[in-house]
Amino acid sequence: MSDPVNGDRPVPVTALLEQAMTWIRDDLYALSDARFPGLRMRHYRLLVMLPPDGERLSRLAAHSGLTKQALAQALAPLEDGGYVEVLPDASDGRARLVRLTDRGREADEAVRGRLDAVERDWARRVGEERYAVARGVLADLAPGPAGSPAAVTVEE
Amino acid sequence: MSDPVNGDRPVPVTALLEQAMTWIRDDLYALSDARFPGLRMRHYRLLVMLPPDGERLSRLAAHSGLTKQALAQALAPLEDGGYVEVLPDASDGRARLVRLTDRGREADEAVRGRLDAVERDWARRVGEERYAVARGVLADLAPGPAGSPAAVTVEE
DNA sequence: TATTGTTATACTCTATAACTATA
DNA sequence: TATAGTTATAGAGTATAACAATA
Repeated sequence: MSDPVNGDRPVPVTALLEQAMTWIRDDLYALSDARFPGLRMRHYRLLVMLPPDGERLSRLAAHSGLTKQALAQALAPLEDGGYVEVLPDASDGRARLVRLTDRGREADEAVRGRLDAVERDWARRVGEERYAVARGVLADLAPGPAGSPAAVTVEE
Repeated sequence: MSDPVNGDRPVPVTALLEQAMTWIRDDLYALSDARFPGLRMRHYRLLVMLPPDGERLSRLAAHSGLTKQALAQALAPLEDGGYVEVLPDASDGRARLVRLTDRGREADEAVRGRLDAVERDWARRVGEERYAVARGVLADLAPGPAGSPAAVTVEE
């Protein structure tokens, strides 16, 4: 099927990925409007990556791919909104621990619930098996936590 | 295999999609460094969506999801770099037509070539058949011209 | 009056640089 | 001296509002 823009060439994979992200973003922003005003994608990203016992700013920065400064800015609204608390680290006077509050956990669960709903809807539309393959492919492309994209020798 | 962040819960699909986009972006930015200095994702996005005969600013804005203002700003470096030319529309004195130049077509082809190389690499890593299914799923999620995305509602 | 495009301005997100406090 | 975090500032990307010219 050709469209006037791409002709007989394939639709760029970037367009497909970005379209999928756009739908998810719109969905999550409806969640923000309904229950968590002011939370944007970057906040949800952080909420779902905070471990139960909290984590240091530096480690969270490395883990998230943000600079410490960008992380601190993204974290401020989360702290103001009561989603996380930032505590001194007893083992190092310089360090601070970021930890989810109950409300933060609530938002975390809500986000995961919405993502799950979106994925179930997608699976219904394209077929459960096919969607499972697609998700598996994306997961296989992503190596470990700090993995590099070109890590071809990834063990499955 | 569980990680400390997600436990036994699935890795958020947003993380998978964003990771894939990040790899592609890094790849295309290497192309910018090598051959098309200054071009960013938004410019490539526009280059690959310009039809051969050119398009009006308004239509391109609607098509790209950008406001006319944002589009005009994104277009300026493309015009300065000689990738597109903006011409008056003979059929409407108000309108302007945006059209790819030869250099713009060159960049368009280069981008599509890189995307193709990335996809071939991915297919090799996860298996040709599996990758074909994954791409097909993403394409199927994108509905036709009048289609609407996964319309889901948020419970209050 | 509606539409095409422009000018002016502001907000979100992230980065680099320079700094303070603690190790 | 190196590390954890902060303050200040800048840039990319996109939006809204107000405007101009043409239909």
